[in-house]
Amino acid sequence: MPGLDPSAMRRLNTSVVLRALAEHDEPVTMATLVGQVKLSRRTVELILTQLCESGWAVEVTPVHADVGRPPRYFSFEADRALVAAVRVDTHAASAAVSDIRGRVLGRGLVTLRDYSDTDQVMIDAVEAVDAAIRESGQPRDRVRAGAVAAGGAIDEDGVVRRLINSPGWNEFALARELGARLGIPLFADNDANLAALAEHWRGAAQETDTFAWCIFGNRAGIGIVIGGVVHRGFQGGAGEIVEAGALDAMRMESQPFGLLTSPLVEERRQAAEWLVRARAGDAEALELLGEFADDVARLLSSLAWTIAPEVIVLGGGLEVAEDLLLPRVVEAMKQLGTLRIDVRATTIGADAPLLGAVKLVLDRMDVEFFGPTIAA
Amino acid sequence: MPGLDPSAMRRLNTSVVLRALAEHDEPVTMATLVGQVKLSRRTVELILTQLCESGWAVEVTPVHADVGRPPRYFSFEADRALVAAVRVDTHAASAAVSDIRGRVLGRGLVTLRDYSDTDQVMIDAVEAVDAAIRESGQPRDRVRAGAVAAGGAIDEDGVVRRLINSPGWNEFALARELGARLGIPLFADNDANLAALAEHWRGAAQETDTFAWCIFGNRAGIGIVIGGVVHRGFQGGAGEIVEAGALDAMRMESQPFGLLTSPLVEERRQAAEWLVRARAGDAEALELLGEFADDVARLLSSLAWTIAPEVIVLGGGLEVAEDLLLPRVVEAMKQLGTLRIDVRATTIGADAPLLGAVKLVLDRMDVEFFGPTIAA
DNA sequence: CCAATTTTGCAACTAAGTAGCATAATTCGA
DNA sequence: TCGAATTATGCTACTTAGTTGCAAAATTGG
Repeated sequence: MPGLDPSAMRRLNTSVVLRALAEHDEPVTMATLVGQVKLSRRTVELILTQLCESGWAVEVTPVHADVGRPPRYFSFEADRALVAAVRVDTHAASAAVSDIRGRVLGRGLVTLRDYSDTDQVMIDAVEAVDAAIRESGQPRDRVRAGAVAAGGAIDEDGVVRRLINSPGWNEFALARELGARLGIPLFADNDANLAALAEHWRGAAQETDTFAWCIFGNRAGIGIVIGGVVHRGFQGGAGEIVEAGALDAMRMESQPFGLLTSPLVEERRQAAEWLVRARAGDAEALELLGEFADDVARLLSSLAWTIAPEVIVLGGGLEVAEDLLLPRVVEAMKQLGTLRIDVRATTIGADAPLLGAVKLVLDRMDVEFFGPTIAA
Repeated sequence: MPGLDPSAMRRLNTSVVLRALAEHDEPVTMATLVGQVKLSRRTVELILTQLCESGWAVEVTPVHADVGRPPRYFSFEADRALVAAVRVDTHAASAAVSDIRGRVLGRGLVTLRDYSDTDQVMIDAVEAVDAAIRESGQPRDRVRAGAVAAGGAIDEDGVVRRLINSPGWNEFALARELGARLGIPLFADNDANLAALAEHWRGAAQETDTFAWCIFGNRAGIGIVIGGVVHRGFQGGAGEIVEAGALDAMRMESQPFGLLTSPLVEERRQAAEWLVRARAGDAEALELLGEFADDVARLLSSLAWTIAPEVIVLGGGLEVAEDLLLPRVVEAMKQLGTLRIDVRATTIGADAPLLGAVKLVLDRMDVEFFGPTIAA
């Protein structure tokens, strides 16, 4: 609620110019920015000079072949601040280092020695981040913040509140522990939530800001984005279908298509074989597929009447069965009288949770990096 | 994304001062405002002068009994702009006129001649608003905007997308129709959603901004507030339990406690009798109550794993059974292994949807009335 | 090499917030 | 009743930062 004095106005205008500059991948002239921010050229000039001094902008001198005095070109120094993203699943820790614009500069992958030992996992996760930083070729101290995607219900403090079959993870302060080891502020969220965020950012749900991302089968989870923001829910419980008893209905033992989402290559290969049989018209495979689609549709029905997402994105491995699964799920939802929600397959694939972690930390650090903005 | 020039800064500061002024019910001195907004006294003085000239503030001269020169007192002219709220249920149209601070100045109630005839309902609704304006004693042209709470799934354009058993209402452009008749911009939303908003504003859910409000029984619906904002969902479908098939499980025919939520006095009286029997320890009544609580718990379970609200508020008539119902619902949810969500009864009661409509229009008109603010 | 063109750099101006002091309007005690 | 103490006011001088506009600079093209 504080009012603005002239220096606060300058901070706001600096933020506006910096954000305008960051929108361009290529160097831009001052005139372009003036058109965008609706400030006078003089003001933009002064602010750009400051931004160059503080290192957020650099003046570049590209070849120019037009009549008239050549303009000065400026470009956004996107790698002046970097963020780290980590994903931990039951078998590996993967990491990415991204610049402030969201361009991934390096990656790392470490196979977990023991998922149940959180201490060991933290060591492996740090190693994955180190590898990513090495690959990026950037100095380590540029990494200013991070985010981690992991399984289970994760609350706003980054504590794993519930994760079935993994007692060692319960009440584990993931964000704090990993943040301390990396020496940066760290945010944490559920991997399905972050997959959804990634899909909104660069995937199959860019045009809507209220939708759900789902994985069903061997693993199961729902990520929810409402108003462009991940909806975590009380104690991170939103979309935590594993607690619903609803999964029991999915008859996992007899359901080979549930293995589409397995983290194990061998299991996915088995599921893929059933896909081949189904595509060839094999009666048993089609029967099982139909059952699977019915189960998925039933779960999506609950989503439809509670959250009513505009779009539902299927991911986590289900996308390889897109051609067979989508029409059957849509038909089954129709039979159930469910709201006609657009159901799609991911366009990002297995990378979604990690990419979503990048987006999460970029969102959380937005004001830190770019400064304040005007609402409405 | 536009930058700020000095006059934009002044607009922002005017907004800041106006909002600070509006927070006080009693007249305040300049010094108080200066402390709040962190602008110099001179600036506050100039802005207050402008606000007095434009009529948003008035200088008052209260009795003063302190040493020193008496300060000037200013008060916020809350009734310079008014809003209208309407609620339409199957039997009546109720209306309220509120000042910009949310104080209800007048009410109106018109018994519907024919709920199924939307044209007639519009006439009745306008009459209810007229009555409320008359009671308020305010000039009609001060009413600057309005909101209407109605049954069914209502989309962001204020169109009723689906309302079971009422074919005449389907695809009815409620907001546009009623807005045109009242001659003001009008917003519309589902009555359960608006009840939730009211509960967040002045009821049982003030301390949390992510929760659900529920009515189950004869009528049924769930209102969802996420991040302090009503979550409408695709085509207004969020919380539209009537479409879920889940209600079939509630065995309405044999369930007297479902009548707690009836709009008919006589039916509510019947249900109240069963409550008396249950409180007296009658076995049949307790059995039926247990069934009812189990059904409610099952529905709330779906909410728990999808949305995971921090709080669930029961309303719409269920509050009269609070003492009997709440412990049974909580226990049944525990049995289902559901997330431990705080379940409460409404503190607003039957007024909630109408009051929520007031809040909706105040929220939507916030920038219009008070001007822009700084984000983060 | 000069005209045409386009951008730049700077000086003069304006809007709006801040600082601080002399003054006005009270209460209280003698 | 009057003057001292107290507190808020009204105003002037000053600072910050955005705007306007013009002369100069740096190009291309004939």
